[in-house]
Amino acid sequence: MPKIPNDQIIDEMESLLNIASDFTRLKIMYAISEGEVSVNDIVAEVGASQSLVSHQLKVLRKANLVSTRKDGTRVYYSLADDHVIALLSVVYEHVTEE
Amino acid sequence: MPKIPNDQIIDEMESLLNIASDFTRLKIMYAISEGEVSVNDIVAEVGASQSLVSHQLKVLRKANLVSTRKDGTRVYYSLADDHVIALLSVVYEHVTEE
DNA sequence: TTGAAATATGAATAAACGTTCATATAATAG
DNA sequence: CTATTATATGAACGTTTATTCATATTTCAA
Repeated sequence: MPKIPNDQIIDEMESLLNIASDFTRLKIMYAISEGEVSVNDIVAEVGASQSLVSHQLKVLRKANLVSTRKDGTRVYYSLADDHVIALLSVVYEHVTEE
Repeated sequence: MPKIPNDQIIDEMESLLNIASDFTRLKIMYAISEGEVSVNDIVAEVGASQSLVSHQLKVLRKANLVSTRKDGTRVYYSLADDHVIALLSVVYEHVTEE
């Protein structure tokens, strides 16, 4: 770990961490961590209201953390890349180890 | 990545991410990532006001993310453990790779 | 003991954000 | 076409929180 990264990098790091640091969004990310899941199924698994899940999916979408695929009336969400899982893992380790 | 962790774990993950997701605190963590640094030096390196740095150091202290050592009038801060660095690394990678 | 340097704290303000409620849009089945 | 299911969106509310300003506390030097 060398010098402090420049402000733009720090800004982007802050954004990513901000998006990850939410109860509902964390659950959503775990829910779709193994592959495509429809919104309805996410709602069921996460245990939050449909509206809330949809709002938070929008946040994740805007940050390019998730991918979507539409099929009929359903929309299937999945994680956009593996960095997200790596992030969740590191945080999970910190929280559970001690 | 299996099932969604239980609510308490998710809660603690949210807390940790919350604390990490701040411009000033990110800079502070980088500033002390290589070893003990006094508050004054942190202030200089981070480029924020003394008051702000002190307030945010308190947040980091409360979360047990930093250790302190007092010597005379000075207080030296360092990272409490390596999880923090691992977290910063993962986030940095995500932000810079692409 | 006075003064200065280093650090911490409390109050106040403004902005950001999670959640709910109500409603809109889109697609399909009957 | 109508009804229904799946998903998205907008407004409103309350809470949290980052920052600033002023001030307190601690330690040491002169």
